[in-house]
Amino acid sequence: MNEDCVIYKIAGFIGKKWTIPIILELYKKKPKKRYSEIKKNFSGITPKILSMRLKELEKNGLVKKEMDISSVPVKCYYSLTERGLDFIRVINQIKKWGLKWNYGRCSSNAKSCKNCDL
Amino acid sequence: MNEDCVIYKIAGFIGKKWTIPIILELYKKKPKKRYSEIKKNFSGITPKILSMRLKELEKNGLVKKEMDISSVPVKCYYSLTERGLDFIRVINQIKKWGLKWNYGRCSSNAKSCKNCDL
DNA sequence: CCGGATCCTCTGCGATACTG
DNA sequence: CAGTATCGCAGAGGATCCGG
Repeated sequence: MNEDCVIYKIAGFIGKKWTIPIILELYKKKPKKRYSEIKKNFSGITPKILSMRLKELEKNGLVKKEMDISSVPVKCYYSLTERGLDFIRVINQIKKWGLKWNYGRCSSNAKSCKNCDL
Repeated sequence: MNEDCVIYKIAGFIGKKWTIPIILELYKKKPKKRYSEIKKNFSGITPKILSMRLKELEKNGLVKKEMDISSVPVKCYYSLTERGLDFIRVINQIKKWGLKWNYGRCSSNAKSCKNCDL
């Protein structure tokens, strides 16, 4: 198996817990969100995991971090890059496949499903 | 986070090691492959993991298992279902995104990359 | 307020040996 | 041949405390 393979690498980070919810959270409504805003929109995520995922996504070029040092405390804003926005299309493809084959289900109540609410 | 969510569930099994290579292995050339055929085409996979993955894929309806009891020893054939074949399209979408944004690279030598050799 | 650092648990994966 | 059983490790993820 080739570790450098595109597909393998992408599949690797997609599968990590919270990655997709975070991407979609940054896609919805406000384009820029602060760390605490993201955090409060997820029940159960720990600061460490959120930090890790944001860092991974930043490293992979899907998320951009901007800091506002003018104020105290420093405010950190996270948003999707162009690359990250384009990834939404991929997520939609996955979703379409899932719905087509009745794999799992989309929550009937959109508000309760942060993933499917595209 | 909604555990039943389509996207989350799919992302969950995509990300598991060997899942995608196995799907693609069953896609290439011979449509039906025996357990040992799959195994020998991957260096490094253990029988336990291969069993687990095949069972997961079967449970998710992407892979179909057929047994030939007429002969001894029993021969087990694995192949993609219609649903599984349709999933190849999703994998291709992921690949396209990756190549478009130069995320990782496709192995220059196709023989060494079981993933990208679509 | 935004995280970093630590500690701990749990499971995914691998190696090896064994069985119907 | 087609798996299962057992063991062990490393890394992911969670809980909690700490610092700029």
